[in-house]
Amino acid sequence: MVEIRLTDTLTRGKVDLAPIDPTDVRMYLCGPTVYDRAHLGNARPVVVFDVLYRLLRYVYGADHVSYVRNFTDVDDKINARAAAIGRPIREITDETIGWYHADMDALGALRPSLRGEVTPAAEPRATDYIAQMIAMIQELIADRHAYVAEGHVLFDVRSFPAYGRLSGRSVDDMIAGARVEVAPFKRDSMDFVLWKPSDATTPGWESPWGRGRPGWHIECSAMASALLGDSFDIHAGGIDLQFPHHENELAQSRCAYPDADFARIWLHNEMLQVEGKKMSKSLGNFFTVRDLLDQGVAGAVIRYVFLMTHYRKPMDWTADKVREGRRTLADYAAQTRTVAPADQIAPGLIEALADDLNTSEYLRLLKEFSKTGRYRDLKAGLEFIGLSRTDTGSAILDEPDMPDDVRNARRDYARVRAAVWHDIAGDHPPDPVQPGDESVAAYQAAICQLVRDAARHLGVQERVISSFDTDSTLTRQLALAADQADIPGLIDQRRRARQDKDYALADALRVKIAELGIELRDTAAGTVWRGVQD
RNA sequence: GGCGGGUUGGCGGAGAGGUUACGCAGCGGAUUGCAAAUCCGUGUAGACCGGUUCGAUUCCGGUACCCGCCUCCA
Repeated sequence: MVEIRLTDTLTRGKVDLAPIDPTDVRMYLCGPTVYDRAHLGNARPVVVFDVLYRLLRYVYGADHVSYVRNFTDVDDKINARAAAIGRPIREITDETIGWYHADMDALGALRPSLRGEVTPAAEPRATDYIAQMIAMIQELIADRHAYVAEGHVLFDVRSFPAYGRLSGRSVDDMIAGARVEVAPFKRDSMDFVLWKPSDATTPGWESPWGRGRPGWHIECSAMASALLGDSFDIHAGGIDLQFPHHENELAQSRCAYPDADFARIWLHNEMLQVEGKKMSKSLGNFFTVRDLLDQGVAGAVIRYVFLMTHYRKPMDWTADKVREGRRTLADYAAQTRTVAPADQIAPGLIEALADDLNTSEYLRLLKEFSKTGRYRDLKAGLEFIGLSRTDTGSAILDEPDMPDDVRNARRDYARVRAAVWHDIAGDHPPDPVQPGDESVAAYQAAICQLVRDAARHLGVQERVISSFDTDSTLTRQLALAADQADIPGLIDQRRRARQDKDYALADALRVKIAELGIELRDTAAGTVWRGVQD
């Protein structure tokens, strides 16, 4: 059995993972508040802890791992959004959840599951757990860890002596440094809201304290306990959530279930920066995952860039890294295209991940496999960590929430693009089909256009090109194009010239072929050609 | 103001109290008619100042700068 070591925020050191129940290893990750597209910073924990999820599934078996990631779908930001754009809350949250799935799928993140079963239950919505939250709050009040004041229910931080331990703060220090105005009904300025009243225009649920809605922190506590039990193995999230969110979760849950641990191990990933600066709207370096995908940065490249840096170090997003990731993955794709993955994942790879998710070491090993010709190990390693590509080079970009026939058309488009245009992983032209206007016909037209462009590139006569239409098969059109340009004939001519040592002619032919957008390589197995990008 | 993270060679980025990290780029060479690819070789890096030590980039203290949380844009 592989020993997994992780850095636990609570004890501030590396600990061995010793699952409470090895037949059901349980992990919770705080998910998004659903009111807008996920930005790049939101994606880092998802990718990082997806790697841990994959490791756990490998070590304990996929059916022996439960991974829960919630959706916060009740929140004042959502309310504000709904009011601002005049749309129903449920519509906004549903739409945002769809986006989130599409974007995280594109990054190769596996869907959460309960004992290996991918189910909506593994991605709970806060609004489906209001009853559990109310029950938990009642428990806290009964045990004098919470009190009611002016329609609010507040958690009494002084009732939990360990409050502040997770984030390394003392209540007294925080009060001394506090700059916030304290609501008059709080007993202690650090007390936080478990339940707050709603007015007629705000979403609310009936409760013993009147119509109201939950505070943010109680949501995660209630959902984690309901789905993973009062004690579970791992609680993960961004370091920005360490305080107050996780501190408060921990306090509530420990007080509500005094005999349980809540999470045994707390994991936190460090923050993302962009070109050395904090990502913010005011600096103009704020962008979403979807923005990057639309710009042609493949999900696999984004994932690769994330994994270059250890999860507990601040990570800088730069154009240079994107270039490096793109090139590396392109090399790997070429090397692994025709080989089968190794039956067993190389032990060194697992050891690297088991040592506190050393993804940097993992990628170093992949590079070593690539250099030493261990392509089957390379392929298995790429697949294991979610960096493999299908032969279309873009399956990772497929949107799972579109109709099947449209998705197929889109996949065809990607396949054609990869075949006739260029062969560079992670690189694709902007989608010619506008979002919202996606249809089978639109993609067929785009495919036809692509083939025409490619044929023109190969020097095919316009008369022939104009006969291309969306009904012809791609194979026929390409054969026609290749015939017209007679690439094989030119290559053969050049081969004979080289045999005759007529290098002047050979070079002239190379130039002629290059003008058609074709690059030649003389290899041991003969001359091969491929299209090059302008 | 309080708490926490970071600072490694041109760029990216690890581990380890003493031995080459590694990758990319660069440079030199080999090979190839040329080109591409490939192969070999090549870097006295560790923000700054002190301390501990036989020895520190690695431990401790301080300084500077960057970032985060404390203020529900992660």
